Amino acid sequence: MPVAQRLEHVALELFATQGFDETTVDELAAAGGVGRRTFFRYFPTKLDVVLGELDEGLAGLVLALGEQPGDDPVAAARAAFLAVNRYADVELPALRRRLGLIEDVPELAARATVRYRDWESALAADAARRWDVDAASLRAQVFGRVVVAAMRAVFSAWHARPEADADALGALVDEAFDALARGFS
Amino acid sequence: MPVAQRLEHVALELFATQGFDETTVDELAAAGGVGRRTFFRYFPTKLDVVLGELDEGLAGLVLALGEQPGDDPVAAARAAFLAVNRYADVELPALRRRLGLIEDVPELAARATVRYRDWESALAADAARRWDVDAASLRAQVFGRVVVAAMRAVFSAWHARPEADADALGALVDEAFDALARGFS
DNA sequence: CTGGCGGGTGGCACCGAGTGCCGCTTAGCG
DNA sequence: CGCTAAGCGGCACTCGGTGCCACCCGCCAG
Repeated sequence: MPVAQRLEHVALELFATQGFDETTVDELAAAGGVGRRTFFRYFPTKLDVVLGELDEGLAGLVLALGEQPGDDPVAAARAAFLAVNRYADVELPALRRRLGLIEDVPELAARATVRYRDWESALAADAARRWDVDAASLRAQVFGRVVVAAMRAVFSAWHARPEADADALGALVDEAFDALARGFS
Repeated sequence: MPVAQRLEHVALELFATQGFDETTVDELAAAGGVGRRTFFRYFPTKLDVVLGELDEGLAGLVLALGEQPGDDPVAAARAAFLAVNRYADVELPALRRRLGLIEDVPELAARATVRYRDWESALAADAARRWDVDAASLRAQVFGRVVVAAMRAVFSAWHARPEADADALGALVDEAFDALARGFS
């Protein structure tokens, strides 16, 4: 088992039992059988142990967006998100733990939103392309941010339903995109 | 001039000239003529010197939302935001400086989004009331987050236009809410 | 076999944010 | 005049994060 993965696993364990703030980096490093200094070589921040793979999806999202045809950004974004968020049943418990931590450790929530900035930009750029407008235009910018916000709501809602499975996640994604497509009035 | 206000003023000055990260709390305290310990009695965090009054608007927003009639949450939110964000010309430069800092100091952006959680909740609750659905329903939750996301895009866009005035801000708000009302497809 | 080379490691010292504790001043009041 | 209470701020401490450097170990050249 590679060091990074071991550290990540051990860390989520400790966070779950002791709480995030109550667990120091020294403990994490010790539990992972590595020096404190080495810990920071694998994760720039204590926060990033939790968020680590969440944004590995960015590359995937950009790729998936690129593959979508048509001139409707909503449809493209919907398809891309559905494609990217295909989780195997085995992965769901870990996903739940992560979401739980992000949800109720404010610092983590904050850090997560910073990570999402790239997603917002990517979505805005894609929408601008399909609409044939400037990527800096308000409409494109609003679109990018709004889609990410909706996805955060989806994950939050999914996490709140204790026994929702992967299909439920897809259904929520669809529902959210329906709202974005049709508007709220 | 009260201590808090003086500290805030001096801090924005120093942040503008030296940068946020390059300015230590000791400098802020010294520049404000108080002890380091006292600084932390007025602001829980260095970050909060910048964000301070940004979320004083929450109470105002909730109030304004309450005053809006009708069963369309978009219209209500639009009116509430327009009512809350009435800035006098004198306030604009300070607003610009704040927005600039929030925009390009990631830590500040992160902290700001945490503050916005309450706004999201308030908007979701209001929408749920007008639609007569559960406040925890996906539609209401998505609405709350999406509106705040759109407003962030508006402020960002406004900040990006160097000579936009208070009226321009209102116009951007309208444009964003139009998009939310009609949908993106 | 030996001596150099390079990457991963981790100890050490340091910085800055944030906190608890406590002694000091000062204003208000009996 | 003395007592009290509140604001102030120094001091010491914790913890996250960083720069520096010595060390270990596998590798290759001589």
